[in-house]
Amino acid sequence: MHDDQTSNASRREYASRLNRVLDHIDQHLADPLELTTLAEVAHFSPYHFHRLFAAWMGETLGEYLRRRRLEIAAQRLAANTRLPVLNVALEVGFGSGEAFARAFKERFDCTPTQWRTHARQRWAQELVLSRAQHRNMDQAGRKPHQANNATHADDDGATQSFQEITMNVEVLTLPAARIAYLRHIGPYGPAIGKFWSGTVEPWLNANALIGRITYGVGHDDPAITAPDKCRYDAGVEVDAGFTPNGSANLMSLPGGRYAVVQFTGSSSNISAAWTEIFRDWLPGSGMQIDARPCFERYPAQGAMDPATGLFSCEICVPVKAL
DNA sequence: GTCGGGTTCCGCCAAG
DNA sequence: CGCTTGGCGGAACCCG
Repeated sequence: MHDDQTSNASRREYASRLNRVLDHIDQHLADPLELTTLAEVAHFSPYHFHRLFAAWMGETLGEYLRRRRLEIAAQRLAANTRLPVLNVALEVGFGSGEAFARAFKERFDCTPTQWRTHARQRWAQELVLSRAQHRNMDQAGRKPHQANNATHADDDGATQSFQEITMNVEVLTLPAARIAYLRHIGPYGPAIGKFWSGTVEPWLNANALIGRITYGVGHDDPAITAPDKCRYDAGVEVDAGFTPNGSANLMSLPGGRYAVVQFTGSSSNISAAWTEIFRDWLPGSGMQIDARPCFERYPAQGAMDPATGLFSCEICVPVKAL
């Protein structure tokens, strides 16, 4: 039906414009993001924009802004223990430390400094789980990249150093990448694979973008953000003249220094690799995360083995010196 | 798409 | 001294 076609087209158009706003918010988090200016970014009137945003996101613009600021703050508090709480508050857009402390406790049921100690306790618990997963993967015949560093005899040594498991991490300077992306909002995990095969691959085919380097950009920390609100972008490198259609958007992955890990495995155990980097490698690396997004980089000829579900990619974490 | 009223929440002052 | 909590005026937000 013609109505369905125009309806779907307008829905994709709305998605594109609202996703641009989400990108703009994350890139200007420290600025005073007002309803009227964000409405201009989306090319909607303030009234219409507010209603559309609430219907699309399941939360009002004000609620989203506050949630985003608090989640980024929680991430930075745990990642950089030495940074004063007030600095974190100002960096994510709060005008005062008092307002930040109140909003933080309302959201996380603890004070910002308590969150730091809780985060360390969470990591200690996850360390036990991660070792169990390592044993399972090794038993399944996965090629151990650093098997000599983790002997199976002292698995229950909870007081061991976080450096016990060392990863093959390289710090590289990557060029900026211009990508077109489709966005998925929902839980990380199996749904991402279906998103690629059911939505992204047909879109790549339709736009003659097969055989290029692709990216998976996870904008949220699933340990902090509610699963149904986690954003994931499936992106592909495009030329300067490419103009996206439908719900696709353009985004520039910033260049600069990244911690890069070669990963081979399935979608079910790639999340363990991510937490391994943040928990085991990053604290002792002399580096810290900065505001750029984390992503997975898939080679142009990369293909997932349909039988085993195994694939290869590079896990890239933006870092800067402490 | 505009307007207004009730409410929430921010930012400043003060204290623990 | 840095962080957190409580009180309070006013601005921004939400929604009919």
